[in-house]
Amino acid sequence: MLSKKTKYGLKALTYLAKVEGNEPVQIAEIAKHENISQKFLESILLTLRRNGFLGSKKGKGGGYYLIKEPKDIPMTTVMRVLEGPIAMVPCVSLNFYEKCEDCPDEEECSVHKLMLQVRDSALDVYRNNTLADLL
Amino acid sequence: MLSKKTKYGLKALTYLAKVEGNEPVQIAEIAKHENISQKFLESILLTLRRNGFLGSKKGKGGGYYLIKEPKDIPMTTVMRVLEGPIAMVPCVSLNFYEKCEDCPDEEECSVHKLMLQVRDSALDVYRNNTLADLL
DNA sequence: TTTTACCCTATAGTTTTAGTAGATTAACGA
DNA sequence: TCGTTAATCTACTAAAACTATAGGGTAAAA
Repeated sequence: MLSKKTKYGLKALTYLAKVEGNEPVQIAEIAKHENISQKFLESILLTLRRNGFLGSKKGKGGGYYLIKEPKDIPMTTVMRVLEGPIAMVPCVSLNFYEKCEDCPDEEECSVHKLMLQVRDSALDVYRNNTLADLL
Repeated sequence: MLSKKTKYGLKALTYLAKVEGNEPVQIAEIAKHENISQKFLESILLTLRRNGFLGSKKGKGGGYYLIKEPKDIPMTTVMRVLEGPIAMVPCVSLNFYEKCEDCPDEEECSVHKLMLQVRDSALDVYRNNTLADLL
């Protein structure tokens, strides 16, 4: 299941990408428009900022805005920041690889074999979509 | 993340598929061989039986055995039983469709758009793999 | 009477999804 | 320049859901 964090994060990014002139947009406006708990969205936008997707401005007229062009924001990076590893099992993860303790031989593991294919197919989708493609 | 339930279930099915003559195999044997908590595996095998993948036999010489040929067990059905919907969001699920309450227009939703592609790519993998392909 | 699957319940642990309370910063008007 | 307001930032807490596992007893087959 996709977490609400990721879902909300994607919706917020999409919302910001549609803003004219890339003006700062307040959390409250996004939360209201997208039916998201404001405080929850607040923490999501914060992690998006910390990971280089958004800029922010405090005080009156402040808010969040995209720091890059939507076409330069691939879904791979967004998903990794919001949802975590794209692989469903650590032993097939490119960026977060971990060996399974219970599994003696990775090459012989049926789960490994299947999940490699799933990872590659998902990666293919995420690589072929930028934020601009979702508008 | 793939749940351990699914992971263990897949490993158990693979184990059973390799058994000569499709003789009943005891839970304890599978659990030991695959490093799985026996009690947990017990419940997993039970759901696999209830969903028509396995047969069982009680008493001495009893155990679980495959009810169909491995080549006739597509990963789509296994994954749906063990892991649940293949779609990451209910609004793009074929078998478990649900409308999002927060989302006014499905056609306009960026998450929907992306997750449709992810679902299709995953479905593609699962449809092209039977239990026999994992051996 | 032993061996095995079956069934129900409980529970510790983790993750998710928030909510609460306040600090910090920036703009603006008196 | 000072105070008010508007906004983000930070940390802590908490409820709820889910995951993984354990315990103990029942039923059936050999």
